[in-house]
Parts: sequence; C-alpha cells; structure tokens
Amino acid sequence: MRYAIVGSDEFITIATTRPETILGDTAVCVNPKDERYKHLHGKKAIVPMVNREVPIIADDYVEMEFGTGCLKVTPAHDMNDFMLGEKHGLEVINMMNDNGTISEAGQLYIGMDRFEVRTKIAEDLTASGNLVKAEDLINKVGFSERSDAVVEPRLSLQWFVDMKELSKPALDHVMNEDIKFFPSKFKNSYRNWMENIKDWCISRQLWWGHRIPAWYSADGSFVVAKTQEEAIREFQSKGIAADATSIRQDEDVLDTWFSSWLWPISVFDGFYKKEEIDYYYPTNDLVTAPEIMFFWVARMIIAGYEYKGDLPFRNVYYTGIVRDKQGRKMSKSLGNSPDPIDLMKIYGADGVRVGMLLSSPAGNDLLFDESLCEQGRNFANKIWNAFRLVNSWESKVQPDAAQSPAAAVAVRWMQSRFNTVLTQLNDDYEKFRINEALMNTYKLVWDDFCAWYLEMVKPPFGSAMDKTTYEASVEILENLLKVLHPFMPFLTEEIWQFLRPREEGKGSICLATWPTPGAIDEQLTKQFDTFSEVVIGVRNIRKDKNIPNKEKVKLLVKTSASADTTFDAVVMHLCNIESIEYVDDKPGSCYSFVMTGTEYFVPFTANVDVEAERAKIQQELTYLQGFLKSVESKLNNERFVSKAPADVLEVERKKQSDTLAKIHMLEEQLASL
RNA sequence: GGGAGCAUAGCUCAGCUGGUUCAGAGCAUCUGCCUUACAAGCAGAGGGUCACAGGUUCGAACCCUGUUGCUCCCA
Repeated sequence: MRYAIVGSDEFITIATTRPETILGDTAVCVNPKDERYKHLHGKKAIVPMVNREVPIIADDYVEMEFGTGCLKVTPAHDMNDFMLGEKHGLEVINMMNDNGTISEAGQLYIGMDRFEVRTKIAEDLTASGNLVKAEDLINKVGFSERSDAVVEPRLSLQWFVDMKELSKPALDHVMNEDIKFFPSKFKNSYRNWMENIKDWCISRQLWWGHRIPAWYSADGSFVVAKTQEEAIREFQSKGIAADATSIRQDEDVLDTWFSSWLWPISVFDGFYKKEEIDYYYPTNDLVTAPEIMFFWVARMIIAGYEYKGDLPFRNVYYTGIVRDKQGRKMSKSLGNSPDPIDLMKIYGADGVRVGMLLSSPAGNDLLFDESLCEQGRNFANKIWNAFRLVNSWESKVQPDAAQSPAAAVAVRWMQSRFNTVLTQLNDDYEKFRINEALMNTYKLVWDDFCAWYLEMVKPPFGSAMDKTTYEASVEILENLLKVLHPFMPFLTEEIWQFLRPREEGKGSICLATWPTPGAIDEQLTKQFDTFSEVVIGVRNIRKDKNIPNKEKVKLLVKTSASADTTFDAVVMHLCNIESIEYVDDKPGSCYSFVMTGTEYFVPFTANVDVEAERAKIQQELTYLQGFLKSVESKLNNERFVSKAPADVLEVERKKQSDTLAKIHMLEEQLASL
C-alpha cells in the first residue's frame, strides 16, 4: 500500500498481511540508517482510507531488508507496535471490538467482521489507487487451541500482580538450596526466569473461574472488595456515590494459577485455621513436571514466603514427560495415550508401574514402550516364583535337620549383601534417583536373591530343609518385600500376607517400617566375588567342553595364598562337583582357568581337543601381553611417574605385577599341555 | 527474538571429584539348554571413533573453544 507524504507528491510504500489494521495506524516507522527514507524523518504520512496524518518515526526495530523496509505502526493490534508506541509516545487507536468486528474508532466498515474487511479494503484501496501490489505468501498465524479461531492481538485492560519485590525471596532460597531442585539443572532456568520476572497478568476472559473481586462505580473508579456490600461501603467511605444498581463487578476471572499458587496453604485451609498448617507446613517433597516450574512451582514458593514467611516445601522433584514412540507428548487431545486399564489387564498394575519407572530418569522424558511393561510383568512373575519356592520349603522343614555349610555361608552373605544394597538404596532415594533405586532393587532381587542365594540354599531334590535356613530365608524375603513395596505395592502386599500369619487389621506391609542397614561383611563380599568367578569358570568349562551338568567333576586348586575354603561347599553344590582338592603341583591333562594368584583345574573328560585348548590359552596370552604393554608404557613415561598421584601409580604397578603373574601361569600351562 | 539443556551399544539411559584393562546397566540380538520355583525362565556371547574439529593435561566420555544436530521454556 502507498501512503502519501504530507506537503509533497511523494509516496511511501508499506507491505502488510493485515491491511484492515490501517484503520488503527498511528505512525510509519523506518530504520534510522536507511538512506532511502532519511529525508522523510520528522515528516508526516497520510493513512489511506481514513486520511489521518501520522508521524514518520525512525527506530532500529525496523529491519531494512524486510519487506519495503518501512513499517506501519498499529499500537493497539500488534505487540511490537505497542512497544514502539510506548517508546515514541504514539496515539493508540483500538479499531476492533472484542468479537472481531470493526469498532467505531475504526471510522469505516464499522460492525463488519475483520476478515470481510480484509477483502473489502483491498478492493477499496485498489479503487483509490493506493494498492501497489497484492501477492500470496505464507506467514505464521496463531490459532486458539480450543476454538481454532485466528488470534488477533488487541489492546485491552488487564489486572497485573507486581512481581519485582514479591519474587526476591523465592529466587534467593532456591539459589542457596533451602529449597532443592532435582535435577539441579533446573535451577538455571529458574534463575533466569526469576531474574527477569515480568508482572503477572492475572485476569482472564473466560466464563468459568474465580471472578475478579474488583468493582467499578458509575464514574469509573474502582475498589477491591469481597462482596457487593463491602464494595458499596468502600466507595461510600471514599465519598463516591454507589449502590447496588450503579456499581458493577469486573467480568474477568482469575488466571487458574492464581488459586493454585496458594495450594500449599489452602490445602490445609491455612488462611483460616491453624491446627493442620502449623503441623504440616512446610512439607517435604513436591513432585511435578518441569513445564510448570514457572506457572506453579515458582509461584507457590513466592506465595509461601509472602503469606507464610516460610518455604512451602523442601525438595522439588521434576518428572519427565511421557512421550509416544514418535516423541510426541502423550495427551488426551492427541489421543496417543494407551489406556492404562488395558495395559494393567495385560501386565498387571505393578508391571505397568515398574515398566514406567524403569525408564524415567528425573528430568528426562520417557519414550513410552510397551515392552517396558512386559519387563515389569516378568519381574513380578519372578518374585512370585521366588516366593513359591521359599513357601514350598515350609512343609519340608525338619526341626532337627542341621544347616548345611553351604546354606550357612549363603545366609551370611545374603544378609550382608542386602545391607550393602540397602545403603545404596537409601542414598538413591536421598538424591531422588528413583529409577536407579528401582534398578538396584531389581538386581538385588533377581540377581543376588534369585540367581545366587536361592540356588545356594536350595536343598537337593528330596532333601529336607533345615529350620535355620528356612527362617532366615523368610526374613530376607520379607525385607526384600519392604524395599520392593514402593514400586510394586500390590504384589508385595499379597506375598506379605501369605508369607506369615498377620494380625487382623494391623498386618499390612504398608505399616511395616523401612529396614535399617545392618553390618556389612567386607571380607565375605570379597570371598563371594572370587567364588562367583570360580562358578562362572566351571560353568564355562562345562559349556565349552560339552560336559553335561549331571556329570560330576573334580576341581583342583593350586594357590600361592593359603587356601580359603569358605565357599567350597557352595561351589560343590552349584557346579555339581564331587570334590575340591588343593594341590601343590600343576596336574596334567586338565582344563583350567586362572584368577589372581590361583589356578583352577578340571580334569579332562572324554573327547579332549588339546589343540583347541592351546589356541584358547594362546589367545588369552596375546591379550594379556598387549595389556601389559600399555601399562608398562604408562609406567615408563617419566612425566606420568613424576606427576601422577601415589595411589594411581600404585594401582598401575599392581596391574603390572598381577598381569606378569598371570602370563607366567598361562605359559606354564601351555608348556604342560 | 531471549534463555536453558541434551548428543555415550540397535533402544532407553548410568558414568558423581579428570585416574582400576580404549567405557557400565537394563532391554533387544545371537548361541546353547524344557536342569523339579520360574521358557514370562536358565547358562553364555557379541555389540561403542563416547556427535564433529581443535585445545588444556602425565592422563579427557568428563574441563575449555568452535561447529553440527535435537529438545524444552519464555515473549
């Protein structure tokens, strides 16, 4: 469109996608550096159709390369134009009604819809010779999420809360960690928001909500009051005439967060009653989504300090957002959320719960995948089967049966192991590493309890179970149920009830106390590590050499240290070994494996492939020699030796000596084959 | 436009103060097993240029700079 310049026959051309808004134009703006328009600074232009004279102003805001480099300014109908208007003291003409039709202030097309006017005004501009060119282009237009109407910026009167002073304590107390965020990375965006906080617009043009308690009198002044009667008294005390017919309440309602920010207080009815809020406030943990950190969390903290003079909660745990496999947020409107009830029918409530939690690291999104629920169900099934096994022993218990050495060490180890993991779990929870707590619980139950402990104490087919081991097993399982309970409330309750008779009405696992870690036997832990490697070593030999599990084998041990027989009974039990013998000399004709300072031998059975044995040992040798080389190159590096701390050096030297010893043993073996 | 964050195995993620074999887990994959709690299971195995390019350091997935790609929040 072209705008005539006052006092000359020159025109200035401006591009717009909303030509109807020229009815509200109050300036034309160019970039001060733009040579094309320098001579126009301070002059006036005539807005077409309404023939209003408006100033031509200069501002850096205008991009010279965009469009014609010349901007029409409509402060009432564009946010950036509004800012220009404030800066340059421009007139504001609100040319649109709130139903999207042209208002009286627009002068022309009054009462017509804005889209009709857009077409009509193009015709009229053409007729008057002011339309230079029309072209199709694609631009970004906002649509209402609910009604799908095109959003039209329009100047309106709103209520704001001055946040500057109000928000200061909320920033400080999060920065100094009086209130902790998990994960802490959210402190950064919180600080950025709080340091640049804007006043809070609290009025909304909606039908439903808390209505703004502001009242206007006939002369346009206002008061804030709880009721109409109070408002009238308030007006009268100011000497303003007011009665029920002459005053009216603001029709706007409050932003939904304006009640939510009081939630930590109002949930205890804390503005009116003392008893509950005095007991509970401040609470411990708030669990919520990071996307409402500003809307809700920040404002609850602000309100807490403002109205209670204290923090509302100590920790804020931000969960991830559940997304579908395409990465889209799961939402009701998209309909991409699976029905949890259907999932529960397939995987069980606990299975679905575990599946979700397994992959929900704090602050990261979770891409929902049904296979996670399947994993949860499998875990539940595993626990149930473990219970079935322990439970089956009840009838096999013989009071006078002696506890086997294997079971005795297994119980001691499992108790110690439980305490180790429990300590870890407590730390995980302390740091809100919920999914790690779950994974550690999962491994404690599946690997330590089911795969190792139960196998170690399981009596051979047809044998009796002794009372000591049975009772220890029940107690261990009870403790496991307690740590599982937060993740699998239903299953653990069910088993809890079956495991022992419980007192009517008082026997729920919900009422059980979280276990406290007992002693950890470090020595036993180390012995177990060796033991488990021996078991794996024997299993590998059986597998590689096709020695059936049913066939008993012998195990020979040659060790430079004194023999440690703590776990021997368990090795025999788990690997079907008829005897373990400690020998001084390397036996011939054996399969073997090596661990630090100790060699293990299983005598050849039928069908030995000596060549294959040799190749295997050679392969391991090659690897160890390469490793030794890398360690030694480090140790031969003078700069490493002189600068690295003593303990790091010590570790490297130990690696060197261990490796040398291993290589020596393997070479001997190779020679003896 | 302003701000924050992320990039490690096929997938989802750990890796906390730079230092225990050029990296761990779960799932998935592959190979063997219906071994008396569990095949929804058991025993094993393979799989990685830690986005890319520089730099600092005796030593970098980790610290610094740049590049690329992605995500979120605000206006």
